[in-house]
Amino acid sequence: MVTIKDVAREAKMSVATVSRVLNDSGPFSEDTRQLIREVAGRMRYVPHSGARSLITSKTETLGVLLPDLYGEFFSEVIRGMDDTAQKNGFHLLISRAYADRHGIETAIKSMRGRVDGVVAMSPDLDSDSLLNLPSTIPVVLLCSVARGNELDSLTIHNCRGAREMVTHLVSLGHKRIAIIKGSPRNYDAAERLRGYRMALREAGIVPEAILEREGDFTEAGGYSATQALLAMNPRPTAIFAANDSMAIGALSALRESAVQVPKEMAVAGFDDIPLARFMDPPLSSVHVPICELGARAVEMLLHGIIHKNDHPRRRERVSTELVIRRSTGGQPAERPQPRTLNGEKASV
Amino acid sequence: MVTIKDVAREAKMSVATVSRVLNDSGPFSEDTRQLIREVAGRMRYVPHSGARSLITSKTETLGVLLPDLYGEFFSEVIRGMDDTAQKNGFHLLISRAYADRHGIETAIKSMRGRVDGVVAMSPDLDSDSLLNLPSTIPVVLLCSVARGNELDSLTIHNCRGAREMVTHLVSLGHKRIAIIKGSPRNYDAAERLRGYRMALREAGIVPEAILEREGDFTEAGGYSATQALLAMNPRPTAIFAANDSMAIGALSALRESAVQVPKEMAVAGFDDIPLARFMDPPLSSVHVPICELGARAVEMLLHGIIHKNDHPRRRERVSTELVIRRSTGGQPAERPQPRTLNGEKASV
DNA sequence: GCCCCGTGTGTAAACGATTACATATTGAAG
DNA sequence: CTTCAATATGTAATCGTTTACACACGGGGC
Repeated sequence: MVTIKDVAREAKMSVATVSRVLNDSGPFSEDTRQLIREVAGRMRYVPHSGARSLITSKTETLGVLLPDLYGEFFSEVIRGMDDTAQKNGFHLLISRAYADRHGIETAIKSMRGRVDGVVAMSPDLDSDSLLNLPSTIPVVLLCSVARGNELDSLTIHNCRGAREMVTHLVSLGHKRIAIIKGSPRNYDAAERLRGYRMALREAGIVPEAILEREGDFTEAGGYSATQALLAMNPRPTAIFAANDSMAIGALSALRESAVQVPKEMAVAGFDDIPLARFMDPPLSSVHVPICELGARAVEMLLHGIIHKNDHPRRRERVSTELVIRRSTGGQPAERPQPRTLNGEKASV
Repeated sequence: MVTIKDVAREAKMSVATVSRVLNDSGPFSEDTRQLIREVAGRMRYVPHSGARSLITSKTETLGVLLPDLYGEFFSEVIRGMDDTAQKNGFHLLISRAYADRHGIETAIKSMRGRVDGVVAMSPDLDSDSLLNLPSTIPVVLLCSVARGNELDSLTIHNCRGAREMVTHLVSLGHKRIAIIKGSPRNYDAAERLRGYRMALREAGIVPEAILEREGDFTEAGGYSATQALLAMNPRPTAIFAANDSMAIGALSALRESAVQVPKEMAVAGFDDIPLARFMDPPLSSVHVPICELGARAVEMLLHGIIHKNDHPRRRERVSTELVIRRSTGGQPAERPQPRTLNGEKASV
């Protein structure tokens, strides 16, 4: 591999001058500039980022810790992150971490010297364990919050979104509304459940434990939870699934049992993944601007990096939006599109 | 940040000894070992990987170049990569690159000194441009091939898979079989088209241009291509979509036009994404072991790294498997399961 | 008592860049 | 002609590690 020394030797200049020209820092003559650029180009010199970051103590890389890479959700989040990262000249170092404390600590440690900051997404973790990290690098918590205000965090407006959807179901006349929950250890799932209950109570309906079925955010989980619900007597008249994958599983189970949607059973999901509107019937859902979630997390992290982690901590939330399609009946719009949320402000 | 020097000073030892103990290399006394480990632990010392990799010239990081992070496909690929990478103590540096030559070259350059090798996935690119890279680091091409044998490459058995599916459709009696193609610049898409034509010719059917509609691998693309097909007279009796997303769009369009599947129109996809069997009717598809694709790519790359890029180049393909569900009719198995691949339980 | 060897430790040179500081060269002002 | 400043370049320290080499010490074989 050709180094800066090689270029210097070839150009009969010192490494300092070469460095100055290539970084366009400090003074140099026009002749020198041309010479060095020509030589560097000819020798196909590429600076060694590792060496550079050692002396500048900037890696221009962001660490991303994910609980598990599953489904469209994560690829969208990553896309949003990569977009903003690249716009700011940063790379993404991605790592799946075991959700336990040891795993996440090990992961962050192994990133020391490789990254300037970390976005940690670990909804399953009680995120306190992140607090006594030995690191002084900025950390942004995604989809979970630290107990105090010690870390920046970005979450979805889960509770409000769920509440809006359930309120909508209530407004359509439903009284027995079931929910397919996610894991209780999952922050998003817990918040969505909270919104569901809140909406019911606001409508004067007492939440019943038997209408709250546990799923695991997969289609299969939604499928079997729905089978259980169908075995009930009386049946619920509406199912609110804590994410779209489970709602899709629910649709599949209902179809198999020849239960008509939305006539006999309304179904709603959460996330509004692109597929939702191609379901049969098109699935009502709570739209989450996933891509922007990732983008915003990176923005927050970059802010922390610029201020050397010495900035007031923020706790932000991105807003959701109700998307009503045919699976909930009511207003049978012909082919409803999710509204564009590109420029949406992530209101706190 | 505490460095090895700080530890050395605190333990009243030289940095060399500290390094030896911490890496368990070279000789040291038991007393020294305990002392240094204690001090390092107490001071929460974490080695600076950047500095280490500068001297060892190993980064233990793999670069991953992706065309665009979209859909479940990519998150699965990344998961497979991360799994194998982590098992071997490697990290993943992920970057979305513009598919043009300049973009991919810039991306690889900017990774110099950060990674030990690169997996480049750029099906849209004529991958020759990768050949005259200034880098001597190992590169594995994913879902595309280099013209010569200069680079390792890993692809899907696209042609064979498509051919099998179309042959199956033929065996069900279909004569007018349409295809919804992907972009002609996409390697996978081109190969799948080739398989489609091959199967038709083998069956004595002459491929017709009018039955080959262009899509873009999205649901929306499949949707509108299908509308065009429905306007034809006579209509085709079967649609083979070059990926599942487009097949799902097709199902959606057929439903809207009240065309019964599979009775009036058989539909098949490619990829067998998890959702496929939750469609209505469950979608026949060509199963691709996506996760393993990523895993295998990383294995190949690691092999190249171990042998310092001085190894015979390989060109591998991962096999697909036909998964027949109800959307193609024929053998209406009650609840057809995909055969178990990578231990997947098809428990619905 | 001498030599040799193994064991434990320290010194210092890398790795490939950036950059503070010193130095050389110029031109202009006095 | 001297002086000063501006400009261009070089020298060398530095970042945080690893590791080749040197060195000190002690014990065993002769």
